[in-house]
Amino acid sequence: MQNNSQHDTKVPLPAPTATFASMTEQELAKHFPSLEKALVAEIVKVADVKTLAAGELLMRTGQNIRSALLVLDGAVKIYREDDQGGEFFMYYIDSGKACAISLVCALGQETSGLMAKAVAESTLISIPLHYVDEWMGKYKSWAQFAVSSYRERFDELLQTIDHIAFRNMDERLVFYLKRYQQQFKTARIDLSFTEIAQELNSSREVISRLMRKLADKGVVKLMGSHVELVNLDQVF
Amino acid sequence: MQNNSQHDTKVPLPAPTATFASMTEQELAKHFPSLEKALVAEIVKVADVKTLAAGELLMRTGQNIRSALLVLDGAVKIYREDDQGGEFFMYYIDSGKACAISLVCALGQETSGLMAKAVAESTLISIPLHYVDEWMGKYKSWAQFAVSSYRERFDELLQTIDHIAFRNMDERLVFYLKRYQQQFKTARIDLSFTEIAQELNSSREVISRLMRKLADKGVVKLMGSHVELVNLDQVF
DNA sequence: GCTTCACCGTGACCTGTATCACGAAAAAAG
DNA sequence: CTTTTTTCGTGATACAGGTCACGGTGAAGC
Repeated sequence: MQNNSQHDTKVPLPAPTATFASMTEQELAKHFPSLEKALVAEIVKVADVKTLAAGELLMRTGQNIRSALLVLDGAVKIYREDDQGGEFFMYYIDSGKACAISLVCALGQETSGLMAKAVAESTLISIPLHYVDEWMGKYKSWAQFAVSSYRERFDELLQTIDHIAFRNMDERLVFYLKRYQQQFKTARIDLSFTEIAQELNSSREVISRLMRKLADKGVVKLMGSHVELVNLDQVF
Repeated sequence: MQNNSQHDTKVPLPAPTATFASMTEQELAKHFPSLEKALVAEIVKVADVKTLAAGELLMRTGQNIRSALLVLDGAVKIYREDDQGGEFFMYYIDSGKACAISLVCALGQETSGLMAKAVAESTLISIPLHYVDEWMGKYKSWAQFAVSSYRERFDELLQTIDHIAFRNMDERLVFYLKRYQQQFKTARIDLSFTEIAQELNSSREVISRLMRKLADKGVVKLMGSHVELVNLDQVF
């Protein structure tokens, strides 16, 4: 295997191996500066901390949601899966952000149509449903946090829609690489073409050809074992 | 012109011609039964009522949002537009529902990336931004209403994504017709193929061919001046 | 009546992309 | 080192769907 330190763990069933730890108020406040002090204290009191290994699945389509999840550290990838196993990347949630679906499912106890997988080792805060609801009225900073989480996810979904509706594979690939670069703050892509193809619901061959076109234009460098991003902004 | 009583009004600039009226608490409570009495009273006090003609545009990409919008009567179509003028239908908002973006933009005063257009004569309730915020803490039924609005829109977006990502035009067309049927409670489609093609970001010719295939299977009847839906569920 | 205009139908064609079938190369496992 | 696995590159091919060109129809306006 050439690369992909993180995305290859194929977890067949709901990932069970979360470990629990504790957390301090300072730590929390650092990652979620917008939350008021009293709320932070309460979170520390009632929330669980879970640590996930890279590649671990933490939510799957149709699963019931029992708690709201905030990402303390690491990053989680949100994607869709169709009946034939085709994947479709939507967006990342990283430190200081929350899973909007879990926030909103809270009241209704509904199931989600999404998959979530840790893309790096990650620390999550799990908050029992009824607090999510209760805090909406009690803490203004919580309500604002929830609403702005929602808005951010919604916007990202909209962008995703724009791309699949209006753009071709080449543009979508560049967009995907840009997001990856932003997310992981690196110019080095350690994913196989096969994996990229999956995330874009395309095929390895297509990605291969497009990558070569990008390399010809000097946008990326194909290093065999990985891809080096040179200047993504020079196209589109 | 053959049909389309409602979708043809090409409004070149932000539609200005909203009329104002008043509303009663009973009326409001009928359309929004989940809202508590005190809240209904307050809405009546502070909200404007706007009436839109069919085809009138009420929000365009990039526009700032000044108030939250609830649909009292009629229906509003939410869609995306790309730079080349390609449209892309996302979902309808009808009586008793709210525009989630406007609810969530409230706090941040941000702009939206969406277009909204009345598809029938519609009555909207316009609520000044700061109440949206204030009521989140004050009225539990409001917070729940906002959150569930959000969730519903989110789910609809997800469905839309599924379709453009994983399905072909034929399935998407059927899905579009189904939504239309549900929305307008009619088995008669009064849209030109050109219009349908626009909403699906496709082309008239393709819709024409697919429609004939559907007619061959007995799913629809092409009546020349309109399309009759016979049994959409018999496919897919 | 004729003209115009919006819509529909259809065949020809092109393009993007998915798929198949290879073989080469590199990495991991033995 | 040898074998196995994984990845990559690439040509051939297939298909969905977008585009073009054209002609037909029915309604509205003159």
